Amino acid sequence: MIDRKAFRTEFDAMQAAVARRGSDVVAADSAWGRARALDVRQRELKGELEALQSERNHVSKLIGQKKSTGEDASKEMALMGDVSRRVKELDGVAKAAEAEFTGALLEIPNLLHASVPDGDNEDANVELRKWGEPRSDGVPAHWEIGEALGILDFEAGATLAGSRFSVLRGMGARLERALMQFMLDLHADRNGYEEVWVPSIANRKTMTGTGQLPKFADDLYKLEGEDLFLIPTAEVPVTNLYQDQILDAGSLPVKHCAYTPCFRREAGSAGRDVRGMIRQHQFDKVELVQLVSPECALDALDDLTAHAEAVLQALELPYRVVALCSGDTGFSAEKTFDLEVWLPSQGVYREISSCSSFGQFQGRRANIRVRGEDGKPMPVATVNGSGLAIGRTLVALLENGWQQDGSVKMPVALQPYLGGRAMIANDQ
RNA sequence: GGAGAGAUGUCUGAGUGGUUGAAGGAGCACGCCUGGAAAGCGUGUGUACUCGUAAGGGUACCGAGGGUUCGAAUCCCUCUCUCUCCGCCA
Repeated sequence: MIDRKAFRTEFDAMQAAVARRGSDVVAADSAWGRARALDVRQRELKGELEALQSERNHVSKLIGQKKSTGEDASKEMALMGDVSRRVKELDGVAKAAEAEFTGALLEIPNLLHASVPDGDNEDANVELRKWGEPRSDGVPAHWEIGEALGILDFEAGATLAGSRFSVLRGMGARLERALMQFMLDLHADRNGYEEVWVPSIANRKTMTGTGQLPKFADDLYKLEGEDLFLIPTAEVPVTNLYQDQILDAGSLPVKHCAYTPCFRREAGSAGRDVRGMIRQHQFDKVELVQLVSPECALDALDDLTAHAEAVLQALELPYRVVALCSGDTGFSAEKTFDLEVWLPSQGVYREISSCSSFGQFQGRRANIRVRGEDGKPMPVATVNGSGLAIGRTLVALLENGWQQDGSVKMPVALQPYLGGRAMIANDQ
């Protein structure tokens, strides 16, 4: 959520910043436009209400005093009956206006960081660096490799749940589990993240805290008859571990890594990546989350991005780092780096990790604060990123490790997690 | 799922419907005392919104939401969560 006070006092500057995401974002009928109209009215109503409440409190005290000394207070009591009625009326109106205003604010995207490059879509993203040697020597698609090895079964996934679900068998399942362990160990032992294990279901407040709700309900699976949702990323439960808390400045940075399954309806992705494991309704991911002091957010983003890159390097997967442009940066993020892994069968780099700084946007929504040097609490800054998406990592390993005989070479770092195996082949 | 108990500030723990932001204690901060410390003494110590250049006002908040009342932490209703016992279960 953007800062309420700044919304009023620095309106023009904020509007310009928000408009970088597209002019429709600040249109009159947008959340931005509604919030502006509602802000004034909301405060007028509140002022009126508070004046009435003040009067009520004063006279009620007076009545108490008079009664305790045995004086007659019937005149005051009659007067207050009327004031009370008006308070009740106004209270309803003022609360509704306030709720409407907050509702609009919750649908306004984060302000972009000044360093985010301008652009309408992913074509304008800026490549920052590359690592590794991409191969392009006729590697088949991962689904062909995996099905030939008997470790990927998309038909079974479709039978059990529908399209965009898959089943892993044998070394496929083992590889998924190995990646999860490997990544968690790396982040917990070497990069200083405390591992947490959290629920894969979250309530509405939690989903609102990190920005998935109210605006993106269509992307979420909701449990029937309950106000609960399947999480689309571990960012949701892990960040909200601290909702409504005031943290000690000395306890920052808070760093957590977590494995969770992730569930996404992929409502707007019909027809995209329909084959294979790239885009699934359920996938596994190890997530990195940091809570930091606001002035450290961008440094923390670099730090966290490096931790995600370390996974790709350890797995010997060629990748590049891309800075997302203004039109491609997500709703809650102020700045995002995508890590894209090389997929030789497609001859392209595909997103395998997204690392974002949210500034104080999520801190405000989830009411996570830190006590500053002046002793005053302020919203904490959050940074998170995939470290990494496991399904896509498995895909990248199959393709990049593929050999002419159909077997797949495993990187050295992963072999201990695979019972010492150096490759996956048909006879296993 | 059934029965019961509970939810108050950083913590602990009081609170009879009337000047309660909320006793007492602990903690924390500052000061006094001390060669230094402990103890002791004194003072202070919530969050949010809002008005104001400021000093300083105002309002809300005792799990959440409603209700009764001139006035609710206190009475009533609903919900959530926690604990205990029973049932069920990996």
